Amino acid sequence: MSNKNSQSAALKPEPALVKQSLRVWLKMLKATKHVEAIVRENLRVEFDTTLPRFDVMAALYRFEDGLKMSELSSALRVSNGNVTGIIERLVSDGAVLRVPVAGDKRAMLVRLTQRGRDEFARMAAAHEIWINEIFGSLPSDVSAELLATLDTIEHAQGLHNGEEHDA
Amino acid sequence: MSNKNSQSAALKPEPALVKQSLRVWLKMLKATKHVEAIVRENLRVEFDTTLPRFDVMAALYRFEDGLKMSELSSALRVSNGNVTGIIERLVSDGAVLRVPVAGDKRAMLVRLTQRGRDEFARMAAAHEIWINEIFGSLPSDVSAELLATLDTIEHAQGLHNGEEHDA
DNA sequence: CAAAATAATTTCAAGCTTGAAATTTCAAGC
DNA sequence: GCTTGAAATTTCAAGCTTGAAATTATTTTG
Repeated sequence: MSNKNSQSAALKPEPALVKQSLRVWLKMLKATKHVEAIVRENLRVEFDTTLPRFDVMAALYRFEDGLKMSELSSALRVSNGNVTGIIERLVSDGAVLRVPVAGDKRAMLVRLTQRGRDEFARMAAAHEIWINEIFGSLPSDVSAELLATLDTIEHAQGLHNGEEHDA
Repeated sequence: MSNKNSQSAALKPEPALVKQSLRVWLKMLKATKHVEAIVRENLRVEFDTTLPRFDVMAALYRFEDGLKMSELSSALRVSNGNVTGIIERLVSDGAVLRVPVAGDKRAMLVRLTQRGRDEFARMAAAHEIWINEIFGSLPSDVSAELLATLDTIEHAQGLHNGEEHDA
């Protein structure tokens, strides 16, 4: 199994470093949950919506021509059935439209209605402000290093079977 | 409202910096979800359990004398009703015990059974290894800087009402 | 072309999560 | 001793999430 990192299970890493890894991970989790909670709360109070809905709308906003359900679920990295439910609610709220795909009766194209686009544009503007209130005070060299470190983490291994990556 | 940061909504921040904030946040979210997914999957495959159960057990492991439901939910920063359900399942699995609190018929003390402690000890050991496989390759100065940056983020404001902090 | 494999989606059961409402118990104040 | 308010917990409805099974449509292949 993968052994290319300087610390892998087989190499008996320093206990102190293991503890440091754990500390970093727990802090990262805590900080992320903190920000997420703020975003959720703000979305709820100011727009009466949820983070999953926001995420779906963000993806559809970006792909103006719409996405198939399967594309949507793989873009968001959530399960198929999950997307079905969220889209169902967005459709009944009039924010999303389902369009059959010409030539494939199985597939469905999903896209924002004009109302959905307008709604998302307002939410996205507010969202940028919230995020900037939290991250905006980081000096740009610090945030650059953070970005780089997160990138390393995102591409680190860890699954005990095989694991796939995206581009 | 708070205006002590170099970037707040009222100050019309540089668009480029706003975008950078957003980039950092999205990357942070993605990296965290990546690690979380690995932990979830490993917990599921190797121990047939879930992350919320693991989190509850971790808290109870640390407080050997047990915690009240309210203490548990505030330690984990999740809602009361949430903890009720998870504890219910852990009790029926024999990992957790509910003990009435002497002198207060409302409160319940919750603590791990011996079996729960043993089970958690095994899971925690594996968990440390998984985390180390991901974070262990970060040079210690990088992880120190990461820790510090995350700390800054965790204490940044962002809620549009008042917001509370812990020690 | 029929059969078998593959693909796109939905359905389903189980569990997680929240905020709000309901319950039960405790603590003061009168 | 009541009554009122606060505290600890559970219940509840709604929504999110997953992995697996089921459904329907397409494609491949014998």
